[in-house]
Amino acid sequence: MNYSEAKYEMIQQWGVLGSSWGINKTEAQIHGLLMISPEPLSVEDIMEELKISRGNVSMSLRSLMDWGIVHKRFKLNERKEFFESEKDVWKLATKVAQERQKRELLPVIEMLTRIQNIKDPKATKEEVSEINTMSKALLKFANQSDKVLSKFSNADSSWFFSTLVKLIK
Amino acid sequence: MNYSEAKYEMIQQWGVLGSSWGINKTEAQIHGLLMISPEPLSVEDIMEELKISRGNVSMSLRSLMDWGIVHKRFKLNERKEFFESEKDVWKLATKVAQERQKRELLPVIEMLTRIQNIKDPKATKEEVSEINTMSKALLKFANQSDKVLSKFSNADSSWFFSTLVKLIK
DNA sequence: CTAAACTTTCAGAATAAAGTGAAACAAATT
DNA sequence: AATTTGTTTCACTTTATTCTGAAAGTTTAG
Repeated sequence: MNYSEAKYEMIQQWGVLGSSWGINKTEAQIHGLLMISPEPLSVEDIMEELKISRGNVSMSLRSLMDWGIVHKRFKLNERKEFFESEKDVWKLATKVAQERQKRELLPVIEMLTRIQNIKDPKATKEEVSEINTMSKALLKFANQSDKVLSKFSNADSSWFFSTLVKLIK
Repeated sequence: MNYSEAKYEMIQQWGVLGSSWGINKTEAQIHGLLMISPEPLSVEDIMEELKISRGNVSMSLRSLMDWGIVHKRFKLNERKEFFESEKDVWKLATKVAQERQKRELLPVIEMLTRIQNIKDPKATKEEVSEINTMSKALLKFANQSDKVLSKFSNADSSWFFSTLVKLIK
């Protein structure tokens, strides 16, 4: 396998992975491209490499910057803006985890908290009992997950990996 | 907040969560509905409750059964089929983790393995070096994640929570 | 200040995903 | 074996998401 085949594979698969993670395909591909690029790339570079429009590249870069995994960079004596990906895999993972925690876990915890301990004479005993039992169990699980994620996000990789080694033995 | 408001909230929020996890909204809502239902429900029950078509309910139930989190159930002296959700939150979480590991992590590991150690005289030294460094780092991380997930999937909840307590202290 | 070079935005077009409903299929009952 | 009851499929419609490209906005240099 030569370099351009490998590059193509990487970008494509990253796109597929992104899709199943709710990140759109093009965004994920741009991220994949930046990740393996030795130099920061300009909007033009990305347009050309992935054959997508200026508007799309611009929007996607903005979104990747919102995720905190792509950064603007200026080169000396160049007006143009360049973009580079976070390359530390640990930092990438924690950034993504942090964002997902914020966007997905917190709203669920908020909802589950709101519906704790329903009492309603109009509903059957079974219905009330079931929703209370489930929402309590789910909330407990969500809170545990939240704590683990917070710990994960703030930890450094060496701590985490040494813990993992113990955990998975 | 009364019972039907809570039920509505739960189903809606579960739908939103599903979407951002790549599970379609309706599927997630059906799962949410089954999760808080004290009795297994029939296709008709679900159609009526969520105002969706027979075809859609049927397809969605099939997919949820593929995930392993919804099961068919027969009631005595009833020809009709009923469906119920797995209600053990721990089992739910491990099933989902298992499926995602299989659908998402394994293909990425496969790809990263294939592109290890690219050599190509036509590409620049920097390009080759960068893709090799990144793919190696990503593969290491993916393999670690795979191990953790396997451990997680096969563990029982009591082991996991006692480990967590230590981990997050 | 004006022009040139570059960047961003956004309305509408294109594409993809989800949902419908009627027809085909299957099973059980008489 | 015919009818009734229930289930599944799939071509088509609807809805949602993504992408384009031209216009507006910025910045820098002369």
